[in-house]
Amino acid sequence: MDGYQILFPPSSSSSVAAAPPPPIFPFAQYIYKSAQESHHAGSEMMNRSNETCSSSEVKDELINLHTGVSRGDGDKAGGDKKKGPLPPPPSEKKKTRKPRYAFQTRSQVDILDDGYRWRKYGQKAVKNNKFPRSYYKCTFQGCNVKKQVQRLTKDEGVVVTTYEGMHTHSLDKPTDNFEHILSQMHIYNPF
DNA sequence: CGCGTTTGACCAGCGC
DNA sequence: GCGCTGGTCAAACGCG
Repeated sequence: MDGYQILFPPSSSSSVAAAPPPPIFPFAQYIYKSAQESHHAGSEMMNRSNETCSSSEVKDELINLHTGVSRGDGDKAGGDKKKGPLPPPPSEKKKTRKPRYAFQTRSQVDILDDGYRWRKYGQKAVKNNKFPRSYYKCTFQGCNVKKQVQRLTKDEGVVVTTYEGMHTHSLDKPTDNFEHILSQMHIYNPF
């Protein structure tokens, strides 16, 4: 469960605002900014999620996100081969997983243009979801950021995006449309 | 020709 | 111990 973090609007605005996350993806700063400046919008979105997605559904998604991080070394950076005879596990590796941030947006397209270049490396059908989950990696050399994109079964207009890791480079493209995306963004609240 | 997507197989963790 | 499930790899393929 550790190593996974969920961005959530500060329902108790005082405490959360003190610890902004690293800008692993361009929205992070905007999320916190908007959440702090108008956290009523956050609760509004939460209410909407309750209505449109029947909160239990969202909870389910969150649970999946939590338990889904099961691979000890999902971080192996392409070191081992899938057919290799189980390489000796580096003693250092335990549960040091990168922080992950999940949020959902309302969008007709799965891939929201966040200014980075992504290469799709997998797609899986996940349980309790008729839409497949897509896996992307940042194509920038040395940047090991991944993201997962999944559409909700209940509301196919909602796309859940999960970022993992931090970008080691600046944006690839201008990001003028952030505000527009943000207007449709709903940050996950696990509680 | 280079880059990105698709797709099937493989691997490892977890629950029963 | 076994089966299920999620996550990743890599070859094949498509497109600009």
